[in-house]
Amino acid sequence: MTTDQVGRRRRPATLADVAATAGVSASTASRALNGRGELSASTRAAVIEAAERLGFQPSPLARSLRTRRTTTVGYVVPDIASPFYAASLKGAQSVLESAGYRVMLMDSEQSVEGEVAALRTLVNHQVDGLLVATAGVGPAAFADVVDAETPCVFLDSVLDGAGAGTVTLENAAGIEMLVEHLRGHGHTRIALLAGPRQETSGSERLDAFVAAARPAPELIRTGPWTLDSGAEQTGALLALERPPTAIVASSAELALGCLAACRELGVRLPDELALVTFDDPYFGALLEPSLTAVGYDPAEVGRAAATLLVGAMEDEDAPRRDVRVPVTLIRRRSCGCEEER
Amino acid sequence: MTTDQVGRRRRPATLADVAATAGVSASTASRALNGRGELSASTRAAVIEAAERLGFQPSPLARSLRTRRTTTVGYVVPDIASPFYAASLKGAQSVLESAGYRVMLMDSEQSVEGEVAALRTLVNHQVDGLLVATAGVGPAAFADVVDAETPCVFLDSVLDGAGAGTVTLENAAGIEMLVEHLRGHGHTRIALLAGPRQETSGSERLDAFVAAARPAPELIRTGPWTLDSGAEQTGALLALERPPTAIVASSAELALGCLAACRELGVRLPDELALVTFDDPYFGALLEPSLTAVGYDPAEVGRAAATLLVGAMEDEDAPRRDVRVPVTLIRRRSCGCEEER
DNA sequence: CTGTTAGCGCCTTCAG
DNA sequence: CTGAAGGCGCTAACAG
Repeated sequence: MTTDQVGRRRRPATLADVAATAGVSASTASRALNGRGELSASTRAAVIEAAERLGFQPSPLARSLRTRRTTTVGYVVPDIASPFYAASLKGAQSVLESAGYRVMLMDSEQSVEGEVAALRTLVNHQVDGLLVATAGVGPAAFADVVDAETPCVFLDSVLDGAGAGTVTLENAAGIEMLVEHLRGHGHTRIALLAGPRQETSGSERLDAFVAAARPAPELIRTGPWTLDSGAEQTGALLALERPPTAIVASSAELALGCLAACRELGVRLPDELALVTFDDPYFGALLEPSLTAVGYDPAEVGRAAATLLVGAMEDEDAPRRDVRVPVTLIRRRSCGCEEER
Repeated sequence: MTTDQVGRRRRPATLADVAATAGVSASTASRALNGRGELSASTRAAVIEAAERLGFQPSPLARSLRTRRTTTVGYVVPDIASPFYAASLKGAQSVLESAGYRVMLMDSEQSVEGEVAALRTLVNHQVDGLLVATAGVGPAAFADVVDAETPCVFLDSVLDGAGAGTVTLENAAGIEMLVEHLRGHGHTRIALLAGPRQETSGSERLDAFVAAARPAPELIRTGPWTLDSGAEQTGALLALERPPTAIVASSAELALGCLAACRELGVRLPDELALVTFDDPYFGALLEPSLTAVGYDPAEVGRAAATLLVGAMEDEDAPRRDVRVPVTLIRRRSCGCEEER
């Protein structure tokens, strides 16, 4: 397949070239190639043959300019280096590609300005749809930048009632599993390393924790999703007059920070402190102690979001849908369990 | 800034609109906005004001169609979910964006066909340049798909003499440090968990190891860059009649596999077996034992590659350059050292 | 069933 | 210093 009989064509073949060699008009060639309209089998065959022989590839630029469709969707994430977003991107890519769309990725660098800039660029490029893991842009600013008729699916973090749908994790169920499990180990004084309240996963996990654990106020520590923050908050928790006997981390990063702090302070897990976390990092089994966590398939988040988006793009008035991706509890040693298998 | 006086403009303002409101011709408006040609300060000001008032954003599509430049570069990676590629993407993004380019990401899914498809799409979209971490496409196939005048920089894995430059890590120096360090601990029977020979990092690390350690042939085990492979090869090494006393892993994944295997087999690190690795995963300090590794800044790989590419795109005949990104040794406990700080 | 015409939005000669 | 004309490559009306 890689051996074309091309002598290094400088200017790639154009539709006009194809039409000429096939001996038909440009419009006929276009029709044949796009399977539009009725036309005789013989001319169609001739055109297709000519196109193949010339290695014709229609210019997406010209086509998009004419049709006002780009078959491209924009994907905005706060940080592509985060394993979660990287994995969900892959999931989204796979379904979008099989549906004939390309992906244009933009990293908002965790800032609202970055996000607005990204959205602006994408809209300017006339993407047919948007996949957004928002870094916190407000509904007003969003509506200001994104035309109302551009379908948009939010993932991970939701922007109130906007968009053609949302995909989030079963945050509440996950936190409940974690708290429940710690209860089973006899813990009653359980603390939470919480993420930012502005983000859906932050607030949902926090709320679920409050509902499930009914904690004393000082046992809730909020901060960004970083290892450093996790370490710092853990330190504060441990310095309490009555420190917790168990900690629930709202994310893997936070749990890692907790781990680091405990190591630093000489606190032995799980004997002196139990730890469980939302998010199961792929190396969770190799940590010391191995991490009991709530896991899920991040790629599934991307797939679900892309599926929703494709639906919205193909069908003008597809119903708005909100999808939850399921989570499961993975018991390991940091909670006090014996290692499985 | 977010409060435009727009009443939900359906059709975005066009250059013609701007020209009309400014009371000049389209060509003049174009000149004013692009700072091309000589023209009176007053008209220029009028045009700019009109453009701002209408919130004019030139259509990249139309512009590209006309100018044959897209200010877009394609980025092809084997797997964007890999932390290394994700981080280098971020590095590349940052310099490309400040140079006025956008990035179009394609994931080759580790396969040559995927890579060829990705390159074809990118070329078809008339990207101005290419950043490629090849999954193994041959020079012939590459030349077949990518026009010779499209600047291309290879990173991580190099394609013989092709392209406008390459960016790789100091593979040899890194491996030498690792071997040297193990020697310092008294090891003489050192094994290597090697990556695929076809890839530059695989072969360079292998060659450096052979040169530095002069190992018995059975101490070299080749396989893909996966955790599973690392575990499997470690098992084989440990089953040897005369097993190694130390292992050098060619990548973090392989080291993690080694760790998993040792845990499985009840081999205690670093007492019964020392382990060091190329690649310093961000959680390296939290593993048990913490991992002695050769680290580097993956974002720097992306930055360097992007810088090279921008140079090649701006300057027709920029000299071909090959950049090496430096690496450093991070001593932790898996080699037998006491933890630092 | 097929050809002709007319742009999509922009930039770049070529005239004035 | 400015305007008019033409066309990048493609598709969608409109005729035949």
